[in-house]
Amino acid sequence: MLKNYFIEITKNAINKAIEAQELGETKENTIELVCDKPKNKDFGDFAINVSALARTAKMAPPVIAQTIVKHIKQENFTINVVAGFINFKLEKEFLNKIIVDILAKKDDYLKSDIGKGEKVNIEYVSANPTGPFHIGHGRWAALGSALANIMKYCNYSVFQEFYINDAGNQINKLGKSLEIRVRQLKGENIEMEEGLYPGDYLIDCAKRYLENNKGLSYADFAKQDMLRLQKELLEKFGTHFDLFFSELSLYQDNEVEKCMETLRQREKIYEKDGAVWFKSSDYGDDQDRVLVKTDGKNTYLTADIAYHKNKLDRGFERLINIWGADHHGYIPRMKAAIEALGYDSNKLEVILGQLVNLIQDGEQQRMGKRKKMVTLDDLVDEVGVDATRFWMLMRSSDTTIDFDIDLAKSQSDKNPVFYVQYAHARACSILRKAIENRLDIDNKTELEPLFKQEEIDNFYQNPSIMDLFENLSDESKEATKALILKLEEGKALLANAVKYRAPYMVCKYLTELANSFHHFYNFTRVLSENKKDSLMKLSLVNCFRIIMAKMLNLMGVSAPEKM
RNA sequence: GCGCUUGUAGCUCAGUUGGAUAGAGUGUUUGGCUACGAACCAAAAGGUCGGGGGUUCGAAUCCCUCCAAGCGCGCCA
Repeated sequence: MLKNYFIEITKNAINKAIEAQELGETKENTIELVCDKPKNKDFGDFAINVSALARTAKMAPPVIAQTIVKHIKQENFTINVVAGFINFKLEKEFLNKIIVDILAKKDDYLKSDIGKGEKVNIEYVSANPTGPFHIGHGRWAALGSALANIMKYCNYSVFQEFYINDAGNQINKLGKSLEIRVRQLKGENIEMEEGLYPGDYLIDCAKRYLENNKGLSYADFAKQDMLRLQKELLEKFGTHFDLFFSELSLYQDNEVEKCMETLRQREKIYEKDGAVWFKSSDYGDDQDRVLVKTDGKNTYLTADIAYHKNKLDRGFERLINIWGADHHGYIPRMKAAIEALGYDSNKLEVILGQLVNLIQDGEQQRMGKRKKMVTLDDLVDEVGVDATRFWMLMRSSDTTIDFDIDLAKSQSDKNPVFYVQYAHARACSILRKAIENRLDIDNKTELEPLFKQEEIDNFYQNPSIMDLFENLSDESKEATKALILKLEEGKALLANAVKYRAPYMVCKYLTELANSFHHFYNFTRVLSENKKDSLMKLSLVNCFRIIMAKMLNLMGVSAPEKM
C-alpha cells in the first residue's frame, strides 16, 4: 500500500535526522505518522504531517519538514514541503507499475492478510421462525454477509451462523394461530385470538397444511414452513449460512442443563423468590438476571448462554453478533455470562444495527402502524436484490436508515447502485468494442475488429511496455492518474472496512471509484488506430473492471456487463 | 430518572488514533454527445459542524453542560 510505503520512508528519514542531531532535542521518534491525501491536488498525491515533532524538537514545523526531507531519496516521486506537511508527488513510472501489478494479481490485488486465519463466527439475522422477515432483517442479512465476505477475503476463517429461536412460547402461539387458520379454511366461524399471529401469511401456510401436513403438529408444521420460506429468501438475497443452529437442539442435547451446572459449580447462580438467578451484576451488569422462572421454565437468556458456550467450545476465537439496536441492553448480561463460564468476554463482539424506517410516497411508514407490514420479500420483489442490498449497506450501521422505496426503485441517476453498476457496464462495453466489428462512418462499411482477444490477453500477461501517460491532454493525464490512485486505494480501504466492521466504507469507495472512471472516460478516448496506445488504455479499463467487479461481488451486488 | 445511538449544505449522509480552505450524492442554476454506453461529465451557488463552556500551537473530532430525536431499561423472545 502506497500510504504505508511513504510512511516507512518518512519514518526512516526522521530516524536519520535524529541520529544526526538535526531535530533539536528530539531523542527518539515517538509520533505516529499518518499519510493522507493533500487538500490541494497541486501539492502532491500523498501528504504526511510532521508538525507533531514540534513539541520535542522545539522547531517550526516547516523547518522540521525540510530537515527530514534532506534524508529522503526521491525515486520516481518528487517532494514538496508546505508548512509542516511533506507532500509526495508520484511520477508516471510509479503509476504505470500499479496497473502492471493489478494485471498480474487480478482480483487478488486487493487482498491483505490482516485476518491471519483467525477463526470467526458471525451470527446474524437469527429471527424467530414465526413469520416472514421484516425490512430490518434485510439490513442484518446484507450487513452480515457483506462483512463475512470482506473478512474472508482478508484471510479470516469465517463461519456464518443463524440461530433459530424455535424453543420458546412463541412456537406454541404460532401453532395455535395456524390451527385457527386451518379451521377457518374448513369453514368454522372462529376469530383469530388476541396475542396470536394475525398475519395473512399463515392463511397460505394453512392451505399447505391441508394439502399435506406430513403428520406434523400445527406448531411443528408452521415452524418448518416458516423456516423454509426464510431460507429461500436468504438464498435469493445472496446470504449464505454455514449453519442454522436450533435453539431447541440445545435442550435436546442437554447443553442448557450442562451449562447451568457449570454456572452452579462456579457459584454464579442462586435461588430467590422461587426463581433461579444468574449473578451477572458480579460482572458489571446493572442487575442479576433470571434463568429459571417461577413456573419452572427457562428464560431466553438461559438457552442463549448455552448457545454462546457452544460456539466458544467449537473453537472460535471471535464471536461477532449482529443485533438490532433494540437489543443493546442485552450485551452486558451476555458478556457477564461468558466471563462467568470462564471465557474471555472480549471474544464477543456485538455490532448493533440501528433500525430501518420505510419511506413511501414521501411519508415515513412506522412498522407497527402499518396495517399490512412490508416484508423483506415484498421489498426485494419491488426494488430488486442489488438495490436493496446496496441501500442497506451504504450507511454506517449506527445510523437509522430511511429506506425510500420509490427512490430505490427508480432506475435513474438518483440511485447510487445504478451509478456504480453503470460504470462497470460501460467499462465492459469498451472491452467488448475492442474485439467487435466496427462501423466506418464515412464509407458506411464494416471494419475488422481492432483486436483479437488473444492479442489483448497476451498483452495483459506480458505488458512489457506500459506508459499510460503518452499522448494525453492535461485533463486526461489528471484523470488517468486519479483513477489509478483510486484503484490502489482500494486495498487499504478494504483493510479498514474489515477493521471497523464497516461495509458502508466499501459502498462509499465504489461510488468514488465509479466517479473516477466516468471522469477518466469523459476525457480519454480508449480505442484508436494506435494499437499500442489502445492496448495500454484497455489495460487500465480492464483493471478498473476487475476491481469494481470484485468489490461489488464482496457486497453481494451483481456487476452487470450490460444494463 | 438511568443507559445506548444520533444531531454536519434545502434533503440523505461521509469526515476512524485532534491537523492544510469541513466533503460527496441529491436538489437548484448553467454548460457539454456526427467515434468506445449522456443511467455520464464539468462548473456555480449552498455551512455559526444542535447551543454554550473547557482542554491546546490547532477541535466536527477529546472533556463538561444543556437542548432535540430514535431505541432500550421484563420471571418477553
